[in-house]
Amino acid sequence: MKKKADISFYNTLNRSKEPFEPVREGNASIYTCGPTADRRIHIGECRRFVFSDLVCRHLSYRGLRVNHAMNITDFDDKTIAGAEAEGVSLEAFTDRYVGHFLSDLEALNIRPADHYPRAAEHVDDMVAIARRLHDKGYAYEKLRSLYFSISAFEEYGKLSGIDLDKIRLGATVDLDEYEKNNPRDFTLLKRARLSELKRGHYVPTPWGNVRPSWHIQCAAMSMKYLGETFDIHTSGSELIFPHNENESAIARALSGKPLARCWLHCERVLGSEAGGKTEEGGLPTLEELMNAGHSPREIRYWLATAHYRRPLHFSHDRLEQARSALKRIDAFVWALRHVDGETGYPEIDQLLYDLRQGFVSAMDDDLNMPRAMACLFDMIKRINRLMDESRISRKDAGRILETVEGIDSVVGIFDFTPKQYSPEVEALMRERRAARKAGDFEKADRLRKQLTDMGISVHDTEKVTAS
RNA sequence: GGCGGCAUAGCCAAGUGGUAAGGCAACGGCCUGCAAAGCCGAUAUUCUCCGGUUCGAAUCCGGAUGCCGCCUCCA
Repeated sequence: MKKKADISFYNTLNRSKEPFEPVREGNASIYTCGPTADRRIHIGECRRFVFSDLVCRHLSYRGLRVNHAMNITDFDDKTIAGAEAEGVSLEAFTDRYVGHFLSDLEALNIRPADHYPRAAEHVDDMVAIARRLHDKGYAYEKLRSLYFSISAFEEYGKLSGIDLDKIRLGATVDLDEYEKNNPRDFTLLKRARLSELKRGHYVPTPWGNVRPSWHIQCAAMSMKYLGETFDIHTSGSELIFPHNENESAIARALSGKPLARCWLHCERVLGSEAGGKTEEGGLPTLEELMNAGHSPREIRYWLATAHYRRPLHFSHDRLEQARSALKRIDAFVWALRHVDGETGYPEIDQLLYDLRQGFVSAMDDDLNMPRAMACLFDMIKRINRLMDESRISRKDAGRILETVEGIDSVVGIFDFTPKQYSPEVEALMRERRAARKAGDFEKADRLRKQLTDMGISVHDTEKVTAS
């Protein structure tokens, strides 16, 4: 049987691949930095969530019980600004985007997490953490905001590899607006603005009427749902510094223990147009891509089959390549479904074993999806050849489908639902079959054209006409 | 200025010391009424460039060039 420590991940914390060893054997606790509920998610965020989905699905395929929590930031500058701009309540505003978010995840075939904690519902937990940090001397108040004191915390910078003495101060912060003791300190609780006070967007604390910062939100919710130390924290490379570093510092200062054993960071999606830098905000949203005619399935395929630690350049062309690859996969499944031979292939066991082993070992090796997919396509080619030679029995085909379904419980890109056609399409196909049989190819071609125009591609085989 | 990453066929992309996976596109053939799909075949003597280590390097070391990300407003 399989050994335990076969799975390894590239841990950002140590910058190396390490064997995955869960805190509790047979279980995996995973936290993912979720979205802000103020707009539709863009392709870069989709990538992060498809990635955390692959982590969860693979661990679960490998027999672990996965507990996955993903936060939703619904109480921050952006959501408050969005609600005010529309003149609706914060809750109504964020509810709408949370709803969009969940349906976007579903479209991308992402399995639901076990918990989706919302920041607005966990403010008390955050304030409690702030209080404990204050008591321990890691936090100080300044003009009714509470800051984390980096000088009190020696390990700061380990995750991101940043040397605080060397970074450029004030590059993106207007130093005049802040009153920190040290400009490198970060905010835990931020004093509420007048407009926020008026609308009740604040929480009273001993230090003043405040709002929790993003960093303390993630720290509080991850620990609440997964404990002081959990197995895996997934995030995006652009969030390593300062967010994940700060989150980690809060937890470490608080409990003396690491927040997560393993930190996984997915690379970004970059705009490729014009070769220049593209603002992340400039990336298309999932909604826009779907409106442009890209199926969420091909978007998932494109995102999932790339290696997560390599940046991805967005382009419509690449999504179309994904679409073609999916067609090959669909044709394969279709062909398997229509195998009706009785003669079995004697080495089918070996073939299926090789496929599963190849796939699993590629995925165990830091989720090497390109390699895993190569195994899959290699197998598709071999089976296609055998089917061409009528060396696969119906029973074999069923077993192949079973194995592939197992693999797809990780990848999530196959379409196993049998095609259903409208009566109109069925009638046209019947009519065309009859025309071909009668040798009326002119009519058959006309009907084929008609079907093609309806988006149905027609393939003739010996016995069946289908698409 | 600091830290980090990447450069493999027309495109996408694995491969971290043993003689270049896989996908898309294009080409020749089989099959087909014609197609499509599928199959077969041919496609990088070579991995940005220059040195070095080694019996052996896309893989290790040094250097050059190019591209990219992050560097505490918020998330």
